[in-house]
Amino acid sequence: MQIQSAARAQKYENAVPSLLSENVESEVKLIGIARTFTKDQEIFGEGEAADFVYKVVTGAVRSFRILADGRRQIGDFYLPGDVFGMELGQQRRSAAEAVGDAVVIVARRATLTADPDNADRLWRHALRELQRSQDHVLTVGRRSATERVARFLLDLNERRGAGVMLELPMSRQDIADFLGLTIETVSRTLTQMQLDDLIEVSGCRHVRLTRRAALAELCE
Amino acid sequence: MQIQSAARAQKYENAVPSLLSENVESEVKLIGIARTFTKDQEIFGEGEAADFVYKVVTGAVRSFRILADGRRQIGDFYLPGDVFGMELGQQRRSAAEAVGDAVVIVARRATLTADPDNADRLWRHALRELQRSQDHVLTVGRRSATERVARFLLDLNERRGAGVMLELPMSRQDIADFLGLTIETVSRTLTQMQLDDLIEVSGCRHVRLTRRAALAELCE
DNA sequence: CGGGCGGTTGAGGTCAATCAATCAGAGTGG
DNA sequence: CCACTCTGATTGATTGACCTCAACCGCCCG
Repeated sequence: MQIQSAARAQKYENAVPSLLSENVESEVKLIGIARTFTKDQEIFGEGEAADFVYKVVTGAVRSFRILADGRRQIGDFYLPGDVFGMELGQQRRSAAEAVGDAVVIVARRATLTADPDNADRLWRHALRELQRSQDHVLTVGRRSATERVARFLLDLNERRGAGVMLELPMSRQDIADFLGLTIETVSRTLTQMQLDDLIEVSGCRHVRLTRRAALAELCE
Repeated sequence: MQIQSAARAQKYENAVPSLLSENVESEVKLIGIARTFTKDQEIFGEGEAADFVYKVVTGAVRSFRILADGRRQIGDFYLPGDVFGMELGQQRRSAAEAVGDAVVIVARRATLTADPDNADRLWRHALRELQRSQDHVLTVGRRSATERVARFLLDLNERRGAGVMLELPMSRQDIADFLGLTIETVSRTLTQMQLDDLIEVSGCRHVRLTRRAALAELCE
């Protein structure tokens, strides 16, 4: 890892609180170094030592695993305020990359777990990630392509706070690898949603959820 | 929940240690009441209060969620030694049922989290569940039916310790709903594996992994 | 022996994948 | 400013893996 090269960066203390502020009490306070990653830059790789924990300040991060033949599954996207990179063991079980340019706070894992107060927050955070992962299993295991895409858009919309306008930080390929689909299927599904007046797409990175309720009905 | 009705049951202290004894240090010590559930009996339902944590003594347990139209996704199976039922919030986000007859230790969640020592173990346990869930996302999102079934058999085989002989506590429907397949596909896949001399099936609940290495190659 | 449940097998259909071509937008250089 | 390229997205045609529907089997139990 190239953490050392971030020595020049300034210090942050919980610079950007999560947008989901109902959960303030379980907010992880990361004290560490801010580091900037460029688009597609590796934050950590599978199998590396898991000595650091991260928190997104700006941009987005994807965690993923790749099979020998190249198939990729994105476990989750992390948005500003999200913590990622906590592991049970000493090794990374998945890799992480910046989706676009991203600023991330880096903290020593040992420092965090030493403070029991922070340890408790990390624990709650792990359970929240578990929830998301379990939701994702249901989505990928039992939902149709349309339902998966609808769910993805609504989830992103909720997490970004915000109104009906939605900016997608990630490519179609990223979305496909997140939802267990192909890029073509994602594309087709989005155009179909446009034809059904569920969304408006402008420039492939901007989606307007014109009929959010109808979209929600698609995936119960 | 029908926990109260278990008052007659005797007390256990960590009656059955996990078979995966490399992780002894993170072993959750549950002190609680042993309760017997019969086949398909509900242990807890979605939306109920999450006041208890459980540990399997004998038998097997499935946790699952069901969509409005009946599609079911099994999140995981819990085998003797496994802890389940820990939640972030106050409500159950999934249901749990006994796969066959099962004995389970029931402990008050509040009691467990009060002891910081136990809290730490629970935390590690949550991360282990997270690992399993993330593995499952990869399996269900990106692997073929054959790869999924192979993975399921090998995983079960590892967890039960044991040699090449494997007893399946769950039905084909359970396996299908776990792997995101249909019962027919699971059945076909198993017979194909038999034809390929990868496994021997006797009586639909007993599988012999005759060529485990070849089976492992199927899913990398 | 018969009935029932769970599992297997078969035939046909469907949804998403694959293969392939085209298109749109962002840079790049002349 | 306009070709040119390159990358990512869209669209179309076809294939294929898995699902659906349906029949059958086999084991268990009365």
